[in-house]
Amino acid sequence: MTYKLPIPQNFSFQECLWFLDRNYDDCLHEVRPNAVRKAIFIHNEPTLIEITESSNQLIINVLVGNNSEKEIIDFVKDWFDYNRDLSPFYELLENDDELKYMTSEYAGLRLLAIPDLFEALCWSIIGQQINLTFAYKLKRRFTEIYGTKLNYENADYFLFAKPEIVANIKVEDLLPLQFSNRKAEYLIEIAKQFVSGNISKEILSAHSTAEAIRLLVSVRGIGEWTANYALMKSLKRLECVTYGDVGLYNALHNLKGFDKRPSRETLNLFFKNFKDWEAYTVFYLWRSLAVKS
DNA sequence: GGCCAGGACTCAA
DNA sequence: TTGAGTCATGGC
Repeated sequence: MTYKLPIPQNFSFQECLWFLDRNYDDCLHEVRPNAVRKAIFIHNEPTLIEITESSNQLIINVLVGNNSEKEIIDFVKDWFDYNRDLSPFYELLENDDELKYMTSEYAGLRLLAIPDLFEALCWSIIGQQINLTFAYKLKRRFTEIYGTKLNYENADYFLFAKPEIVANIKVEDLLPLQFSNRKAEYLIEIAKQFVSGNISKEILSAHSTAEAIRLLVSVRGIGEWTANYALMKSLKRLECVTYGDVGLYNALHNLKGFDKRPSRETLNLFFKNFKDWEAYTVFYLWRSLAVKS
């Protein structure tokens, strides 16, 4: 089955593809020349889709699994932030001497989402205070054991583990995968919060961003950075700023000459110029850290 | 070998 | 409420 979407204004499939790759080994999607494959649950059925670009259209091929058109289209739109009109953001960028280059250099880059909130939270915890190369390794080891596997043409594709599975893991089980005690504890605790129904995407969606952050931070292992990251990547709360983010600080240091650890005041003053587009600004600043090879 | 990595927790003052 | 110490391990 094949579905098609017209490519909108300020949308670059290639830029998105490049960000999805960034020379990291992400086990939850596979970037190929002019294409990306990803396994997702559609009506709870593992489904493999492949997205390519052709004559100003996104082509979505369902390789294995459930063909439900609406769910698949909705997922792709959510993943690529397809429905967003970026022109207001680009106007803000144009007003910033050091960042205006981004409107052409990164033109059409979309905030690539992590639609699954549980995955977004786990991923941010896995990535806490370690380098990204190692973080992707941890995610792969974890997913290959506790996630769902889908086989297509002799290749394996993985879906992230479900909370019901993770809630029953023991800390000792994760130590051989080189998780620290704390990371293991945090992941299992968050899974339990999902299983018990204390946290879900639906619940957070019903809260303001400030309230959602408060709720998330009350869980052990979720700090301000993680809460903002998850809300930005999963719920598309564009006013979120990943305070404390080393990557963000490095980018601002490089481009704006800010301190390596800028004060909150400095940050807020900067982000005031990007009101309602803070998360996009963070995302583009992350983009600036990666060197195109 | 030393410092850093897309942090969070703990505990003292 | 703020600051220093701790956690843990790979990458460069």
